[in-house]
Amino acid sequence: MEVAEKGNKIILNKVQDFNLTHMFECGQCFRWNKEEDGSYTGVVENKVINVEQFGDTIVFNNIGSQDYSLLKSYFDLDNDYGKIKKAVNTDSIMNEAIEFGYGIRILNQDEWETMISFMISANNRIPMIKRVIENLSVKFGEFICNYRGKDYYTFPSPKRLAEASLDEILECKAGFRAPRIKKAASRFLEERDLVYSIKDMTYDEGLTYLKSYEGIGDKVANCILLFSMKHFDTFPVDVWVRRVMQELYVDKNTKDKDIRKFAENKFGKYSGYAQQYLFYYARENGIGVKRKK
DNA sequence: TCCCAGGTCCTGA
DNA sequence: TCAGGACATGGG
Repeated sequence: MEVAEKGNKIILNKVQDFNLTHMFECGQCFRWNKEEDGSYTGVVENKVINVEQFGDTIVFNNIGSQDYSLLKSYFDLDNDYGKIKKAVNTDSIMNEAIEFGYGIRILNQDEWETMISFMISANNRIPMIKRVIENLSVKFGEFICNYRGKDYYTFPSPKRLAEASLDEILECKAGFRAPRIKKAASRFLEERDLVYSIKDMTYDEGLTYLKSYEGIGDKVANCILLFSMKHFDTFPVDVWVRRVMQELYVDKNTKDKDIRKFAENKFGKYSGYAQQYLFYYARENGIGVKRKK
């Protein structure tokens, strides 16, 4: 990979295992949106970043060279996905899933934002999750800038959400998750350092801690661990992963926890990557969905 | 109108 | 331990 800078652009050449659609549409993040020209614009920390892809050349717009370390971390650029694919490519099903979502990378997202985002994901659809997060950001985040005619805001701080009234959070269409969000914000304010140290805890310690929040159960906790706390040995089971696993790997009435254990045993320390390839493959192809005639 | 969504929580056996 | 229902919201 080669890195070049040009004004407010950072250009990467010869990038492997990198595809914008795969990365942004595989359900791990909710603040990236496709522009008419096929590029994606999103918010990372307090920066609005636009990304374009031309084959194995990636162009990051609206960002200076001083922020390359942020990109490197967020897009997991130092990780060798060739090695990961080789490790999880255990059978023909995984082979197909990896070929389908060959450009997936697990983004390194902020813990606080990921906690709230996946609390919102409970019993919700991805477009609605994105809408609620956008509403919260417009209402409680800090204005960053206008980019291509659209205003962008940071993800709300825990302080701002803790101070918000329940009605204000409800106005963002959070529904029954609103009180959970407010409570989580208040608690996070007190335990911020602890949360940011979960990446250094054992998986079990992290899981137990996260599940002690109201609104964080097994699935959401595992997503938070995987997407923001560098615990890649977990295999979150949601409706899509349940379907693809029950269709292709395990008995139809296997429980989520047992599916997770089965997969974690099968894929080991790369379970999280395997889960993302399967999730994207299942959702995009409607695996296990009953078709109407 | 009914069903369901990257679930979680509560209740009653 | 575990099945079953409630929970806001909105799209199909």
